[in-house]
Amino acid sequence: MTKQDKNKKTYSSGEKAILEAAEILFAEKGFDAVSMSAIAKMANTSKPNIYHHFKNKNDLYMATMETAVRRSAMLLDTLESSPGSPGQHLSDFAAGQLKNILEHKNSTQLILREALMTSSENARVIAENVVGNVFSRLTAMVEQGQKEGQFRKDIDPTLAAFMMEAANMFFFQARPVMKQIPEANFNDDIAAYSKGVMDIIFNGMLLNEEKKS
Amino acid sequence: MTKQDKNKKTYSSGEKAILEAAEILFAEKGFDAVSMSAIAKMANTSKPNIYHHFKNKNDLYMATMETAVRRSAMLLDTLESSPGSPGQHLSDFAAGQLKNILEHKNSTQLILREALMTSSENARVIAENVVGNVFSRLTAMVEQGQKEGQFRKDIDPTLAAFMMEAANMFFFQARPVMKQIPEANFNDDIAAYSKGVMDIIFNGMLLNEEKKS
DNA sequence: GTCTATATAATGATAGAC
DNA sequence: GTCTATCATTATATAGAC
Repeated sequence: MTKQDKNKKTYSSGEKAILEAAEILFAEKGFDAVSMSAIAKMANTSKPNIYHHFKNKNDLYMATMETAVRRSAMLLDTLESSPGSPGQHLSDFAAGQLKNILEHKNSTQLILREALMTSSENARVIAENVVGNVFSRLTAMVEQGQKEGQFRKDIDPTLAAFMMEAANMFFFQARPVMKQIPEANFNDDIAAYSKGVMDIIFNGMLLNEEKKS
Repeated sequence: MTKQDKNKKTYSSGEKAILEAAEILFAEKGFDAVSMSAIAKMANTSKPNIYHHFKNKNDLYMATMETAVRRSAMLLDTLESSPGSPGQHLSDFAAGQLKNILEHKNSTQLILREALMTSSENARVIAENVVGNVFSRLTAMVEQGQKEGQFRKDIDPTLAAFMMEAANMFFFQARPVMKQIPEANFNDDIAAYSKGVMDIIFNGMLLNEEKKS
């Protein structure tokens, strides 16, 4: 089976409706809080029909995860190397990733839920690969910037990468909460948010005369 | 009822055992994935006895949340203003909060779960207050630093505060995943992690000659 | 306060007709 | 492929004895 075939796996229109409903519900409430009846209802079909297409609830969940991961991997590929300095790359990557995250909330939430919460074990392994993948790419970009003399060599590249991922992921996760906090003015303009984050990470908060290095 | 009374609310030893078990299980698996039988088993008692002490499952959940929130509020109070510059305050706060977070994982996870995931609505409101509380304090510290001329005035204080909270919260959440990624070397030394984060936030990643401001 | 036993409803899953 | 009807299990919750 070639690499391309692996990404083909077609679904019938009925299956697609089921998967779509499952993705929304699982992402929203989590595995245990979602009943097969609820999925059937949302997909405008019957419970036995779901069991006709998927072996059991866990099987459906894994299939849902799989499509989410596939979408996430495709999105990551589109963020691949544009021309520019490592710093520019990092900014583009962070902004692009945040945009993608918000454009595919269900996939993101599903993957994050599995990656962060301890639950179904084999689904978690899949989710960890996605998260780890992003993390590796960011780390490599930071290291490249250090090699080229753009970044300080005394910072831990993995830590810098982690901070950027944290800024994006936590922004996504905390969004419902933050919308309730009027003081936070970065909610409505994600481009400005991403720009502000990278400004601090690159230039720091301190005034010039206070900087140490 | 005075403010002190509000924080007293005593529980019998039997109730404490139930609450303790409930906190661990709810934090680990979430509301729907935990059965009353499982809680009873873990608390070494029977299901009807839980119903003797708590009206229903949701009532027990809310009581569990309440104790977690109370603990979190107490911890926040201990982080109050030590002497030093706003920058020093922020560093201390970030380091102290991270330490507390890791010392009370169950409470933290319970609150974060409610605050971040859309679930039981009234529990979410409580959790948001806790998160919002931390956020407000951090924002105030940043503003103070700007007023005193330590920090750049062109950065958004709420954004800077959010980044610090993101670094702490996401560190906690992502810990299971990060432990699987050997490249990340900041896992075992949380003091070093916190120091590294604040170094980047204060001084930035760029080398001196590359800095803009 | 704590238990055994049980009522009641919902869940995951299947049989079998069309 | 899709359904109605149903099974077996487990869940929340309660009655009532001690």
